[in-house]
Amino acid sequence: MKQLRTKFKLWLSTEDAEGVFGDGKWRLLKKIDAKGSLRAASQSLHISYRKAWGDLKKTQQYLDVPLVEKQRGGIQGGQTALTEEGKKWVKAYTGFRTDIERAIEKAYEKHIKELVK
Amino acid sequence: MKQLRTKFKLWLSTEDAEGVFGDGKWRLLKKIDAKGSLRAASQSLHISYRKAWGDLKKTQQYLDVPLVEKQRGGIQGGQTALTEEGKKWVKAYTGFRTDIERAIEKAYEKHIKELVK
DNA sequence: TACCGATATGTCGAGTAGTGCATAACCATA
DNA sequence: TATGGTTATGCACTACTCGACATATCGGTA
Repeated sequence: MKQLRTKFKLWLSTEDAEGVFGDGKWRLLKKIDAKGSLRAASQSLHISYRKAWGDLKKTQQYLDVPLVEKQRGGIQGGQTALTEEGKKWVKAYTGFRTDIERAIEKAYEKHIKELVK
Repeated sequence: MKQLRTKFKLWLSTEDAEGVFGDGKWRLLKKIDAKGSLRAASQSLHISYRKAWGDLKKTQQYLDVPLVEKQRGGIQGGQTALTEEGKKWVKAYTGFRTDIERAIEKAYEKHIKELVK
């Protein structure tokens, strides 16, 4: 039998919207924090600006929390930065995700591994 | 803020094939065990027979383990039953998934909950 | 005031996963 | 040998997501 790897997707939903926060949005926010703009972040993540912008809008809309502060114009054309709230979310989700990643690893060892060898 | 719920998808992949086993296939196998035929299982799960059949084929092909035993013809037209190996997989994956479900619950309480209130 | 680069947003087309439909093959029993 | 219900499999259509384009807007700075 070929080597197996575990994969997972993780996200948060509200009643009326799927995927208001998740791995993709988390990566995007982290990258915005590192790069200082939505455009630079999207390029760095190899996703279209269109998608990054849409994702951000959806998250803010349904989560109803100001995660980023955006500015248009200026010498650099504009910028996007995380708010304090945004940073908290990134940190919290990082911990959340890490815990789960570890749990998956453990569960694999416990339940699946012996089946595969 | 609206109430949040965690969602996740879980699956196993090999080097050359994504999703050789996962929640969908797990549900399918369980249902096959309960119903005794692929057709009845697919109907019960509200997925097309076409998809169920394709999923099963893919899993067997890439996992390279006989999970089910299928028969055509006969008074009932045919039947599909889990092999011992198949039952082991269902059992193992059930444990695997349950552990992870609990871990996600816990991690949510620990990291996200306080952020949401 | 002109410019430049980023934000803001609609639209259309490509890629993809899944459904429905059609058709064979199969075989225990009547 | 005819029947019926299931497995087996290709194909066309559909629904949905995402990316590529095309524009418009914004506002410090030169």
